[in-house]
Amino acid sequence: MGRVSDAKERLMESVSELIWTGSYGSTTIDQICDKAGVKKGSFYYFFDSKADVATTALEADWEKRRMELDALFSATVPPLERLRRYCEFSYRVQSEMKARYGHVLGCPLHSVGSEVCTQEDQLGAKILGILEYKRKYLESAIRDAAAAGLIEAPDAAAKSRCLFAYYQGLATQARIQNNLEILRDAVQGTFDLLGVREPSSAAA
Amino acid sequence: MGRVSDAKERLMESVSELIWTGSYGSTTIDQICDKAGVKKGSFYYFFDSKADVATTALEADWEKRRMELDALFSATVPPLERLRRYCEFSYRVQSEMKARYGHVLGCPLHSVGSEVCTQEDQLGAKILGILEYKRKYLESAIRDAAAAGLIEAPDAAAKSRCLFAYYQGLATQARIQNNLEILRDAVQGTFDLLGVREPSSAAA
DNA sequence: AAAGTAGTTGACTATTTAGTTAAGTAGAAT
DNA sequence: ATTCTACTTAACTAAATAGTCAACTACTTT
Repeated sequence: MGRVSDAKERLMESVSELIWTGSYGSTTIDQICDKAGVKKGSFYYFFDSKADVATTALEADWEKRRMELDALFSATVPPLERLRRYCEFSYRVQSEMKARYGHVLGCPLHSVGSEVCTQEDQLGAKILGILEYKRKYLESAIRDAAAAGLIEAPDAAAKSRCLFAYYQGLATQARIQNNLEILRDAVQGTFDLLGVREPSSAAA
Repeated sequence: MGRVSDAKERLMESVSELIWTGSYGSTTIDQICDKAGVKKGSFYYFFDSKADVATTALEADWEKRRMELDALFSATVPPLERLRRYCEFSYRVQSEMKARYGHVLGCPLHSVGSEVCTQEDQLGAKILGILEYKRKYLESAIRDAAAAGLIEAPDAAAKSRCLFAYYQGLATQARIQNNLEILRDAVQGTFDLLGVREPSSAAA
């Protein structure tokens, strides 16, 4: 079996961080290697290209985050409460990033997706798939909320696309403006967008 | 006065197109020069760097588009009608891009803004400024709509930020998915988000 | 027509970057 | 213990890229 190593994981962590704090295009393989403390020969032992390592890393990050989202969007939680918790969770994550890197970083799926979608087909497709998974959480929360009579939403899929666009816009704006406060509007915006009857109280 | 030239303008057009169809990071000075039919020496005669030409080009593009937006958001047009026209205008622009380049391109301010905001301070600041101008159109339309009793919006600025995030998200998603149909939801989404009373009829 | 100015050119340097390779090393399996 | 395999390394090539410069050209002004 030969010797074992966590170099592959270190490379994936490095590329995630570099892409998130900077951009895909400005991240070089040399940078990735340096940050991971790995020589370039080893990089090419594990990966074919920058697109390859980025794709693999995004997929791995998603698998890690998936559990958290499953918990946040648990069917045992009242549907509107799920959305509220998701907004608060996102705020917390972004706060941490701002504290650690001095900058609000938004969602890497959106920034990288928008950056590479006209050029890196495989990476773009991977991102598209993950984003679609994330939208599903919203869709089922919305459907449950409608079933509970909390909102009017005959087309939950359409509403979820709308809400998803709003979230994406918020995250990107927070990144561009480097301003956490923008994310403070998320809960209110969600409820407005869904036409929740009693806008002040949280959920039912 | 020496000889005159439109090389500077050609360079600005080239960088705009390359950044929009691809990305800021993947665009090189050599590419910009080739597309403009200008030698690199001339490039550096007019500009200091890629960031410089990009900043100048975005500013120029904005000045061109400004007039169109002024007309769309004319105070003589009923406020909700302004928003509807803006959505339809955006759809038309994106259709053209898709026809010309084979890809929905979204809004360069958002994609480039998100890409460079952690690295290129000056370019980031310029983008931020232009985005803020664009938001103002929404804010005043919302304020006018509220004054006319068409919607409930005690805080027009907050509502405009919300709507702006939604638009930005739509544009970015349309780009990532290369799907024009996403933009078809814009009018309905706008009216839902603003809580327009009669959702079917256009405006008043 | 002379002179000055705005813009052009190609050839150049230096650096960064992606990607390769052959030889070596550490740990696991037998 | 040795053999096999997974991984590492340094040194390398080739290409791409940013940026410079001195000589040149075309236009305008006087």
